Amino acid sequence: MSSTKPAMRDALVAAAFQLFLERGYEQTTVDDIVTLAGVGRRSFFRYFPSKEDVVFPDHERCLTDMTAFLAASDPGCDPLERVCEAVRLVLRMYTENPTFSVQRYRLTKQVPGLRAYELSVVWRYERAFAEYLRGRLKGLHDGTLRADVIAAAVAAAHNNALRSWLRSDGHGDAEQTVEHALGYVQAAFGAPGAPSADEPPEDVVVIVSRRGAPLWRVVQEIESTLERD
Amino acid sequence: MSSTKPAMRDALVAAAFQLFLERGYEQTTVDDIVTLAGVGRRSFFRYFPSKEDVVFPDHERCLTDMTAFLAASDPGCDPLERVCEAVRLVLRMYTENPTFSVQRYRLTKQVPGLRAYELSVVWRYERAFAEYLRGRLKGLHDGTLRADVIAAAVAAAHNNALRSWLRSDGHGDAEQTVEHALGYVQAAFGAPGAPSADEPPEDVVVIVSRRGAPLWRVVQEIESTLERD
DNA sequence: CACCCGACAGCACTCAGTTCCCTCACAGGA
DNA sequence: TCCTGTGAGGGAACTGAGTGCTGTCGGGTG
Repeated sequence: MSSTKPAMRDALVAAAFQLFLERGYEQTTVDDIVTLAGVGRRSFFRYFPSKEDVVFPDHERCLTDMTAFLAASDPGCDPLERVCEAVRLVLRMYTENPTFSVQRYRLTKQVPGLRAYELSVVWRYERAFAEYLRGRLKGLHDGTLRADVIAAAVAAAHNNALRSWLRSDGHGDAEQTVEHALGYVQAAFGAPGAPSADEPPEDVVVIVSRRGAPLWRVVQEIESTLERD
Repeated sequence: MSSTKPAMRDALVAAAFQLFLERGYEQTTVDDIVTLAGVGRRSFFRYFPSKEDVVFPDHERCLTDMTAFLAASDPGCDPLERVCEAVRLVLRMYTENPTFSVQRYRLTKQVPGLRAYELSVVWRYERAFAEYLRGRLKGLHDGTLRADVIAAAVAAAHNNALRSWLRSDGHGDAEQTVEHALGYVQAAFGAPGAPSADEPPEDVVVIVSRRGAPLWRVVQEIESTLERD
C-alpha cells in the first residue's frame, strides 16, 4: 500500500546509524546526517518529526499493526491471551533485525534522551493493551484497574525478556524467553474477562484451608498446587 | 539541610505556572518566565535543567526520599508491602497540594512533551521499586522477572488510582482509592519474597479439582473462594 | 502546450540550552 | 582599611533542533 519507495528514508536511517555508532548520538547533528546522505536538511524532517525518531524507524508501523490486530480480535477469545499474542507481534519486529536491535539497544542504554523517547513508545504499546483490555473487561468489578495493571504487567514481562535477549547480543532464544515471562503473568492473573456462563462451575472445585496463615502463604501454596498439573 | 532559601526557585515556579495556565505551555518561552519573575535567563537554568523540570519541581526530592525509604527497610519485612508503603509516600506528595497537582495534571494531559517527561519520572519510581524487589527476591526462581512485573503492576495501580483522583479535581478520597488498587495487586501477587521456613506448611491446605476446565476458570474460582474470608 | 502537484533544496527564523565572562555582595584576614 | 576569595546572579553570544516559506525540478493530465 503505502510501502512504495522510501529509498530516501532508508538512506537517512543508514547514514544516521553509521554516524551514531562511530561518534555517538549527541555528537552527531542533523546536518551531519543529511550531508552524509547527500540530501537537504529539510528532507530529514519530512521523514522524521525529530532527530530521535530516526532511531526508531519501524515503531510507528508496528504500533498501528498492533492496534489493528487487537481491534480485529474475536470477541469471545481470552483477552489476556490475545494481548500476549500482540506482544509476540512486537517481539517479532525486534527479532527480525537482531543486529539492528542490538545496536539500537546499546545506543538507548547510554543516551538519556533516547531512553525517554523509548519510554514514550513503550507507553503507547501499553496504552493499546490497556484500551483493548478495558473494552473486554468493561462492566466487571474494577474493570479499568485490572486492565491497566494487567497491561503494565504484560509490558514489563515483555521488556524484561527482551532486554535479557538484547544483552545477549541477539544470541539466545527470544521467543522462549518471552514465552516464559508471559507464562508468569498469565499465572498471576487468571483470565479475568472470559465469560463464565459457558462452562458450568462444577468443572472446578477449590478448597482452601488456612489456619492463621497469611495470605501470601496461601497464594504460594496455590501456586505450587497448580504447578503439579 | 539544603532547604535554606529557595525563594528564587519558588518565584520561578509561580511565574511559570501563571503563564502556563493563562496562555499554555508551548506558547510560553523561558524568556517570558524570567521577565515575569524579574530575574535573568541564566538563573532559570541554574535551578531547572530544562523547561520541563519547572513543571515537576518536587519529584527529584520525592525520588531521593523514596529510594532512601526503601534502602532503610527492615530486611525481614514483606517486600511487596514495603513497596506499597513507598507508593503511599509518593501519593502524599500529590495530595499535599491538591490544586497544584490538578493544574499540573491538566497541563501534562494536553502537552505531549510534558507527558513524555512525566513518563520518565514514573519510570524512575518504577525502577526504584524494581531494584528494591530484585534485591529482596534475589535467588528466587525468576527473581528479576517477578521484581520487574510486580514493580510495574504496583506503579500501574497507583497511577490508575491517582489519575481517577486527579480527574475528580482533588475531591474524592485518594488514600482509599489507592489502597483499593494496591489491594488488587497484593491479591494477584501473594508475597513472593517472604521466607517460608517460619510458618509450617501445615497451616495451608489447598485442594484444586479441575475437570477439563481452563486455567483461567480455576483462578477465577480460587479468587472467589479467597474472597469469602 | 499549459497546468498542476508532489518531492526536494535552501534560507531564515524561533527557541531551548550552554559557555563564557562580568558584577556585586559579603566574608575573613592582614 | 584594604585586599581577596567566593558564590549567587546578570547577560551577551553561540550551538543546534525544529518550523515556515519560497523556489525549483520532473512527471503526469487536461
